[in-house]
Order: sequence, then C-alpha cells, then structure tokens
Amino acid sequence: MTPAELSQAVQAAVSAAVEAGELAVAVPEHVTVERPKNRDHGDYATNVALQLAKPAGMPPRAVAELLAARLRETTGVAKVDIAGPGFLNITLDAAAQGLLARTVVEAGQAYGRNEALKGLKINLEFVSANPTGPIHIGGVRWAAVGDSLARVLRATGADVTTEYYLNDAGVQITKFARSLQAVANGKPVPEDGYVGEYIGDIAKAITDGVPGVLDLPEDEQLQVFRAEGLKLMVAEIKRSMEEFGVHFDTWFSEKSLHESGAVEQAIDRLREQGHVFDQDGAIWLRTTDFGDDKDRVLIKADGETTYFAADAAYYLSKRDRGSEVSVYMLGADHHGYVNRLKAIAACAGDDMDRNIEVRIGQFVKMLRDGQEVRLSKRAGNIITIDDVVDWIGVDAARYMLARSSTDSTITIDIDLVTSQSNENPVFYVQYAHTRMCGVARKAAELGVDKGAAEDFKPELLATQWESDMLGALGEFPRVIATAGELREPHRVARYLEDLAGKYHRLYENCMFLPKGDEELTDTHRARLWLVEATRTVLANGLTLLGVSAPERM
RNA sequence: GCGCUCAUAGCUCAACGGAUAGAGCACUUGACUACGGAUCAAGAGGUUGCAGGUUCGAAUCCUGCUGAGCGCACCA
Repeated sequence: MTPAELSQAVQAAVSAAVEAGELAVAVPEHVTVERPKNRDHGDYATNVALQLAKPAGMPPRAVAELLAARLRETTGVAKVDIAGPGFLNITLDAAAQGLLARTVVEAGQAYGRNEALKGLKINLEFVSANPTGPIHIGGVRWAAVGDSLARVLRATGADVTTEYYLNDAGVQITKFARSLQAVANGKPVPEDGYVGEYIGDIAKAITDGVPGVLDLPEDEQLQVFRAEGLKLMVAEIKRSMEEFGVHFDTWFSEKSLHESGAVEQAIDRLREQGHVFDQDGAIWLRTTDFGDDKDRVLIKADGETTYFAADAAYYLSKRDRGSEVSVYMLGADHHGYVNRLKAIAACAGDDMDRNIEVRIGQFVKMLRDGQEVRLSKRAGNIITIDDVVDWIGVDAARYMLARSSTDSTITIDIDLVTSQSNENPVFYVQYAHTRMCGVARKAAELGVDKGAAEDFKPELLATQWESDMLGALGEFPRVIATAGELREPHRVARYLEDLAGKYHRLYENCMFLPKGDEELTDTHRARLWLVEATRTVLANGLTLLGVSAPERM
C-alpha cells in the first residue's frame, strides 16, 4: 500500500462518517498522511482529526474515534491508535507494506514520477551570467540547483523549458571587447576592463583565427574583438555547462530583442495596458502600481532603451512562447529586481502571483586556508566552474551545491573538500548504491536471483529495518512532488541521504544472500526484491540531481 | 535613512504549522573468518539570536529588537 492509497483510505473514512451523519464537515480534498519520526507512532500518522475537530464542533479525539473505527476495517491496515491530542497512528500489515518493493521494481525508472504539475508550462531561467568571463562559483550553484529543479519539475509532469539569457548587448560587452583588444595589442587593459588569464587566451585565439586583425583600423578591430570574443566566450560557457551535465533548451540573446524590434513592441503593448507614461523626456513604466518602490525608465531622454526595457520584452517573449509560469533564479545581489520584474508581469495584464516567480538564492562562500576567497569576475583569481570541477569533480560539486536550500548561504572549505573528499555526503549516498550493485553481482556469482514476481512473498519483509526501508521508498513520489511544487530540489538530496542511511542499517542487520552451504530461502528472495527496489529509487533520485549512480567506486 | 534575505549542535547544513528539533563531519567507546568497513552500534553535544503575540500545537506565522549579507540609477 502506498501513502497515496492510504491517504485515499483515510479520506474514504471521513466520507463514510459524513454520510452516516456522524460528522458534519466538508470532506477535505486532500488528507495528509505522513511517516512519523517516532516509529512508536506506527507506520503512518494523520492529523486529519485535529483539523476537522473545529469545523465539526467536536473534540479531536472523538473525531479520531469515528475515523479509527472505519480505518480498522480497511484492507492492509493492521492497527489504528489514537494518540496525543488526536493523531491517528496507523500500522500496516507486513504484506501490504512489503508489496511496495515489487511495485517499485516493476515501475523502474518511472517510479517516483507523478503528475503533481501535469501539463504546466514552465520557463526556467538560471545562470544567465554575462558572457564576459567564465562561470564563477555563484553561477555554478544556480547551474546545479536550476538543472536539478528542471529535472524534478519534469518528473512531476511539468513541461519545462530551460533558458540562459545572454546579455550580449550593451556596455559590458564593449568593455570586454576593449579588454581583448588592449591585450592583443600588448597594452594594459582599461581601468574598468576585464582581467584574467582567459582574456589573454581569447585575445590570442582571435588574433590566431583572424589573421591581420591587428592591422585593421581601431574601430573595425574593436568590432572583430566584440563579435569573435562573444562567440568564443559563449562557446566556452556552453562547453563548461555541458561538462557539468547542464543543458539549456534555449540560449536567448538580449541583442535579438533590440534588433527584432521586440523591445519597442513590448513598450507598445505595455502602453496599451495603460501603464506607460512620459515624463522629463523619458518613457516610464508605472511599476509602483504593483508594489515596486519607484517607477522605471524604459526609454531614456536620450532615446536609448534601458536594460529594464529589454527585461520587459524578455518577459513578454517568454509569455508569447507559451510559458505559464516564468521562473527566474537570481543571486542575492539581484533581490532589488524582484518587485520590478513582477510588476512587468502585472503591467502586462498577467497574474504576478502565478505567472512569474522570482527566486533569490544566497551566495556561496569559499574558504581557503581559513580565509574567505573573495569572488570578483574582474579579478584574476576567480574561482571558475572548471576550477570547482577539477578540485572535487562534477558529482561532488553538483551534490554539495544542490543539497542545501538556496535560502542559505553555504560555505565550502576548499581545503576540506579537496583533501578529504570522502567526507562528502555524496560518497555516502553513492556508496550505498555500489553496495546494492555488489549484492546483485554476488547473487549472479552464486547463480541465484529474486525469482518471479508471482513468487514474491511481501509478508516476509517484516523486520524493523525492512519496514523502515519500505516506508522510505513509499515517500519518494511525494518527495519529488514537494520538491517540484516548492522549487526546492535539495529535498531530493536530503531524502537520498536518509534512504542511504536506512539501507546501510538494513545491510548490517539482514542477510540478503545465503552464506556457506545455506539454501536460498523465500526471505532471501523477498529481500532481493527490496534491495533492487532501493537501488532503483537511489538511482532515480541521483539522476534528478544530475549525479551518477556508480556500480563500483 | 529605506528595503530584501538570513540567524538552528563545535563545523557544514536539514526539518509541507505537528508528537522527544534531525543528519553528516569532528569527538568518546565498541563491532570485521558473511552480501564492498567509504559501513554499523552506543555516547556526548541545543533556552532554534533576544522579547512579546497568534494557535490545541511555533525553528516555522505576526510585531519589535540585535547581528550579518545584499540592494536602493534616465548603469548594465
């Protein structure tokens, strides 16, 4: 019996009580059934009686009594206790619980997928770092979290488009081009330019790739460095993202918004909605109508469009391309943008509480020799995505960055992670997976297997360790659904750590294979189903995080 | 000055308003002639920054305070 099925059973118990006239409430659309932390509280617990007590005008425990009586009649339910203020503690019979192992194995890679967000069209934008340098550690966090979130959302049935917004127009690119040009000509980079080895590398690639570029007039030369530098830098970013296991469906060019007239069209559309006004020679969007602390300029008095105007056009582009929910993942230094971005959606006539989500994530702090390493894209000693991968590898990097809530600043001690990578939780989880594969290898060696599905005896999975394991396996679909709904992929990582721990304990306490001259028993076979089910969930979960599930380490 | 975010064990971090706040690491003590010991068991470690409030129930929600990070352009 899965938690979802149990939840329906509880709901049915409420319905039955209502129909019998014993309970005067509206039947809740969804009943929460959860694994209690304390196993003395049964396999599952529900607080539904506490929640219905007030509307029913009855004491919580009286409501609980009504429901408990009906639940005890439910197939697969072994015991129902009423505890504390009115919790219902439900214990399943071993067979009903054990059946889950076969369910999981038979579902395979599909186990855990659900339809919590079925059909929802989501545009998920993340990283979007300026193409004026390599991706630095902050961007790496969004790459890990954003890509995992995309995978999680897809597992909940959402139709997700991942997108990288390339700021390929504007003065930063010009500064970048001037820096390349200066270095190529053996001159010092301008005061406000970009420095770092990569500037020299790209400059050299351009002078090598475009013979005679240095003989061109200065203006033409700059154009070459701008165009070629941008191309090379974007290619470099794409390469590092792909190597990190992160794929973007769309690389969206800011410049294209300006060149196609999309920015002007966007302003016209916002004007039609009545939120655009002229003042002091500039054209403004009245974002203060929707919670922004000041109105924003779209077109400056000198006729130039602002970056904000491009933001507006970009949002409308996402909308025009079918996005129902546009999710922006921004760094903490962009929190001031939340209100103005949401106001764009509202000014366009959209629901700013549904059609747009701006998620702010905190920074990653890097320590080396006990000192914080300051991150500056313009400084030479930046920590890039390639540095991180070199030090700790893609798996550990992705896992470490994705296992924490983006609300928390996280601190990564480079010395610790590089010198003692065994302490990394990802190894704990991956090791559990290799152990399960080891069991399968050993079974093959012994020439035994878990047997046919119809011979599986779920009631033999009856020890506390097996029960714990089965309970955890049953949670997986809900973990994914919650992670998707809350946009918090770190929940998957935490779940896997718990699952791995339960497996390690199961391993210590239950033999899966016969030893010595023993015969393979039905208990062994049932446990082999459980091991295979656990391996399936662990592998599925690691895939959602973009982390490999190794057979050997 | 105004605003946003954060504050949980020695460290790094969890905890859809639920029961005794949990993991990993580090520390102490144990466990390998069995499926991989990169493991497990036990122990120790907390006034969830402070003070109020709402609630049957608060780390979680509200108010105030303290501390930290960040942001407040006709820049991009």
